[in-house]
Amino acid sequence: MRAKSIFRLRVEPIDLDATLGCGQAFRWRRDPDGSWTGVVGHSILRLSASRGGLTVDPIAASPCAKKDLSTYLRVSDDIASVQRSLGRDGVLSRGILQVSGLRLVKMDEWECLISYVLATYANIPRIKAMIDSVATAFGDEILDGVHAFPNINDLREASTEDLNRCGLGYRAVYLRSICEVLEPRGLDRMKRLSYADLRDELKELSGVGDKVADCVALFGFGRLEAFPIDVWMKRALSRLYGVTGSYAKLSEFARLRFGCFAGYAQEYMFYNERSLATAGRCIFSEE
DNA sequence: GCCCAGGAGTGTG
DNA sequence: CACACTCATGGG
Repeated sequence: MRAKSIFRLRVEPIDLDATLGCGQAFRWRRDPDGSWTGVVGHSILRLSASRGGLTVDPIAASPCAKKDLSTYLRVSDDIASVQRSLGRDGVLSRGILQVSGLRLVKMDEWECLISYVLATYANIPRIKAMIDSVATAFGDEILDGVHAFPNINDLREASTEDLNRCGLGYRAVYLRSICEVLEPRGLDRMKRLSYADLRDELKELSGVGDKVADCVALFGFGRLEAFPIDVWMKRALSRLYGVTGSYAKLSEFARLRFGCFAGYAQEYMFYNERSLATAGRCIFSEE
C-alpha cells in the first residue's frame, strides 16, 4: 500500500452509472453523491466523473492501481469507432448515442470465471451478495473488512463448512470442481486460443455452458466478438429483431449482424432491456 | 407466499 | 438437433 493520493484517469466517454451499474461487474456500489466505490485487484477505488475522465480516490491502492483501472475500464477502446460500426444497424443506431459512455469492463480472467459461474440462475443483487460473501470468507483483506477476490489457491483451501456458509446453493459444487480441475496456469494458456477454441475449453469446466463461456470470453478475456445470451437478451432479440430459438441460432444471428464488436452490441442491448424493465425506458427503435 | 433469476447438467424423443 | 426436467436459494 502506498500513501493515498487522488489521481486522475483520462477516459472518454464514460458513464459510471451505465458501466458499473448495468450488471456486467458485481463489486461496485453507488455512493449517495453519484460516485462509485469498488474493488479492482488489491485496490479499493472511489471513482467520480470529472472533465475528460475520472477522479480516482484510492481508499486503499496497490502500486499498480492506475494501470489496473485503465485495463479494467478498457480505456484504450475507441468507442467512436465501435459506435460507427454498430451505428449502421438501424435498431441500435439512435440508442447507442444516448449511452455512449457505457463501456465494457475487462475483469481478471479468474475472477470473471468464478463470478459468472456463481451468476447462473440468480438475480444481480444476489450475485453481488454471493461474490461479496466469497471474497469476505476467502480473499485477502485489503482494508476495513473489504476483501480482494480470492485466487484459486485461496478457494482450494476453503473448508466445506465455510463454503456452505456463503449461500451459493448448487453452485458451490461447480466452484469446487473448477478449483480441482483447473491447472494453475490454465487460464493464462487459454489467452492464446482463438475465440472458438477458448469457448470450447471453458465449457469443459463444470458450471460453464454457452452463456457463461461467452461472458468469460467477453468480460474476462476481452474477446469483443463474444455475445452472451441470457434471458434478458432473448427478450431483447425477440422484441427488437423478431428472432427466437436456440443459443446457437441466436448466436449466429448476432455474429452476422454485429460482427467483431458484438460484445458492445450485447451490452448496449442488455443495458436497454434492463432499464426498460426497471424504469420503463426504451432507447432503441423497433424495426 | 409467490415469482423469478446474466443457466447448466442430464436424460429423452 | 430440440425439448423437459431438476438443481438450491434469496431478493423483489
